[in-house]
Amino acid sequence: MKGSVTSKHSKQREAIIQVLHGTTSHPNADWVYDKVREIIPNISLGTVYRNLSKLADSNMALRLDVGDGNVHFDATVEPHYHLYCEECGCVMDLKMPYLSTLNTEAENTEDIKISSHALIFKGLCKGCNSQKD
Amino acid sequence: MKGSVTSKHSKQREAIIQVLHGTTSHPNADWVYDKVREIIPNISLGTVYRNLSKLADSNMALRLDVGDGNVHFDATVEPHYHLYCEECGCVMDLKMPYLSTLNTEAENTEDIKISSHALIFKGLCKGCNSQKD
DNA sequence: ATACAAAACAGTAATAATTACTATTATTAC
DNA sequence: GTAATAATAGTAATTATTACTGTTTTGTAT
Repeated sequence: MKGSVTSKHSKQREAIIQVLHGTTSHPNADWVYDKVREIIPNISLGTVYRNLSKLADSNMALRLDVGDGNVHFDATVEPHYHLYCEECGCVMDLKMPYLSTLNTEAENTEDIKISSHALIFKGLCKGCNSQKD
Repeated sequence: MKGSVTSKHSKQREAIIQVLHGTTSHPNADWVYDKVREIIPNISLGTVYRNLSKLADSNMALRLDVGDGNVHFDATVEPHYHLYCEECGCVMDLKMPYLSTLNTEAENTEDIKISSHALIFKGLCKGCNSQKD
């Protein structure tokens, strides 16, 4: 009984979790759909969307909006930052430490309450950057 | 002759710019469409999309992705941060200073090149926060 | 084991945001 | 004024996502 919402086990959800944990590519629903069909060929795209959404809502995955018009998912739920490569479109996690001070810094400037923040860097990933040398 | 791409003046674009500068609400294309129709009733939605996109590409407006599935536009092009209110869904500019140091900080952790960053806070806006007291 | 209720599913239809297309109109350079 | 072309209105098409429906699975209690 984890979480307050009742939920039942399904092999489809297991497969989706497995696919999500098996990549660092921050995929969108369609990519997960393609991969998970290698495990369960007749899985429905709706099932993928529903489960990814459910995982994100229960903090077992992160929804990620990098500004390319797609919703990406990340199995790493610990707060961290991302780089969106403007050359190849990939998304990578950054090793940079998480700055929890930013929240209080923002709160000090106005009468607002901050619960979290998302920081996305844009530039060139390792591969694309080394090609520029 | 501003910019390298040839462009011709149009009253539709003028009206769109006027609407965008007349608000701090970070509207999406549909909201701009509604407002600009008060000036040019038969303007086409496609024209609004095309011009907003053109303005963003020529740095006369910012495309903003706050994670609610809509693309918002901001006439303020100077780098600054945003709050997305999880209660009412509004987007507001923050007075918090821009931290250009973050870019070099990120670059120091890996072999990457950063050109910019987007920082979006989530929480409660002024109005929604004061109601909680 | 069996039966029941709730959750999840596959498959499909519907929606919403955005882009593409086409024939016409407006703007700029000459 | 005329020619070249950018921009437009209106519509069709596309894409990502959500909603719906009848069926299957799962967890629980008998």
